[in-house]
Amino acid sequence: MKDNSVYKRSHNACLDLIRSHATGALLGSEPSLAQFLEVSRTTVRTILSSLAAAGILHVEGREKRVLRHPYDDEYFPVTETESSAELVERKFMELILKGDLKPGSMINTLELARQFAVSTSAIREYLSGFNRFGLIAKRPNSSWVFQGFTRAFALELSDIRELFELKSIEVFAERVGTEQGRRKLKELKTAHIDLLDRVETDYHNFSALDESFHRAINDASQNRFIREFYDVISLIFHYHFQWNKIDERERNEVAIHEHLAIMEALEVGDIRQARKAAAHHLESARKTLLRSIRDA
Amino acid sequence: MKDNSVYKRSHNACLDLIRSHATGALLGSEPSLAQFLEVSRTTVRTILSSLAAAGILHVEGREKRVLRHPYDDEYFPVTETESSAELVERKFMELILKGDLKPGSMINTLELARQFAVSTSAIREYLSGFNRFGLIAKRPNSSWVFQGFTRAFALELSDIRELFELKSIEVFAERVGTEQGRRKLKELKTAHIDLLDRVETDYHNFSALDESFHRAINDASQNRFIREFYDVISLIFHYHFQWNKIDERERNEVAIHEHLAIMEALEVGDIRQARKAAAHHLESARKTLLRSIRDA
DNA sequence: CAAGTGTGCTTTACCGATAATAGACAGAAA
DNA sequence: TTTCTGTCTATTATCGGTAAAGCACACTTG
Repeated sequence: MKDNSVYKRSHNACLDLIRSHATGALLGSEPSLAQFLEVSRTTVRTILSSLAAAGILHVEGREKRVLRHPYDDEYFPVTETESSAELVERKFMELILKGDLKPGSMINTLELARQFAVSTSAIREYLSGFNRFGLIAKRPNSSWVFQGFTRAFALELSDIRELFELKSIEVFAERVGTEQGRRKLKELKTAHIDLLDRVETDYHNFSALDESFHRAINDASQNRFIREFYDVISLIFHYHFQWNKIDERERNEVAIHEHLAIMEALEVGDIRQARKAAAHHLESARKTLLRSIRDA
Repeated sequence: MKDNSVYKRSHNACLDLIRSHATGALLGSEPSLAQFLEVSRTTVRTILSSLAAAGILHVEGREKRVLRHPYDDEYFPVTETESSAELVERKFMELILKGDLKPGSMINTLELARQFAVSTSAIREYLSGFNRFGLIAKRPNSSWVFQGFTRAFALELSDIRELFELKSIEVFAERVGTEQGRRKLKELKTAHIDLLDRVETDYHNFSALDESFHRAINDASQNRFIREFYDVISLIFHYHFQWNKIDERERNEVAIHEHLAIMEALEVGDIRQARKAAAHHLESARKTLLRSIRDA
């Protein structure tokens, strides 16, 4: 059966929304709330009923009036807002990156299902999707094999990344000629300069900025395979650096400067220099990834 | 529940094996049969029992003697040797390539399950794996959307293919320096020349040869992402050209010559020429794919 | 008449169960 | 001592069912 994590997550988001309203204010229509919360009207209506029952909203006809702000204990705990699939992803990545799973070892779906407290179907489905990350392989009618977060993996991943991103940056460079492209570049550059000012304290925010910078470049390629591949990169970096915090501040500061070098070259239309700066940055990224890998 | 298609397929393969033996001959051990048939010993033992019961083999202790050759009607029909997953793949590709599924239309898993006579789980799992082919997209908690086998798709696919294959051919060229590489090249070249001789009648055999040629090149890259991507290419071409037979003989003959041009350049170690020939061949492949797409 | 709501019907996400298949281990044969 | 077989256990592939969530359509309301 399906759990109601979608409802619980949206319920929490809706409580946040209510807190941003004054008591007595009115919420928008059901369709507008549905769009805001990114769920169906059915879910919105379920939430509205429960909020009305809790005395947080007065709901009658089109009127959805805020009666009071919610208490903290009226939020659902975060653990309940996670869908089965999300839980599996999180736990599985932890398993890999904490090194509990040794390269070459078999993955037992039944065992994982027990360990994660989900059904084997959930595990099975996750693994078949995770397959594209190149870290596991399947033998028919038998189990999955974890191939290891190895040096070889990091090299192969980096090779493709460089191939794709150097191609993408060419297209991105052309885009800078357009009004939209120039605006995007300016926006990214400003964000970088801002972060650089507060780098001493906010260096951990770089992760999100890094993602949007590279995502912008890769998206310019207009190629679904390149964009999809960046999902792989993104997931690997996201989880990997949650478990490897060494030198985080220095690494991030260096990366910000490298990003800025790329953007400055793009700004003045020096494509040769942009290529060079991008290649240099990707080379650093490769080294960073390799350095954090245990096996030799 | 699981069907016994593995058993049936292996049973058929085993009948073939028996036909290649004289009456009175002995089959190998269970482990050796298991390895040959690529299944577990459990399945081998099931097959042996049934063949003994049918009077085809005499099985006693280590002796597995052929009593008679099987009749044609002792083979399981091919439809029963297909696993649920394979059936779904085949039917789904037909659906796409026959054009029954319009670009932008939603894919109803329940409806497909009924249509293909499998469970929704089978469909669900197939679609989530098929996702990597870039032809469908999913909106959370809602249905998959078919994005269409469009001109854009063909272009994006071809772009990546060229990027990867031109990179791979560099590595392949180095490999030709080794004994193993030279042998592989020679083997492929001979197969091409052979097929060229009988091209008038056997042109449809090119498909398999094409696959092994490109697979050999891509495998040389030693990069799991490149190799995996060739699965996408392979599937697309495999099914696509099953439904588009126009000009097949001419296309294939031209392609054989293009392959030979690449191999001849590699043989004499002219990497520049090999690159050029490969680029030219990939360009033809791109044009062929584009020409066969309906929409403008 | 455009947008919102009420309602009922679809469809998805996920679970638990079961037959097929794989795998492990002890003892037998070569 | 190596390889094979007999037997038992573990694991996978797949199904069918159920609550949650999405969706469509008629009916209101401004």
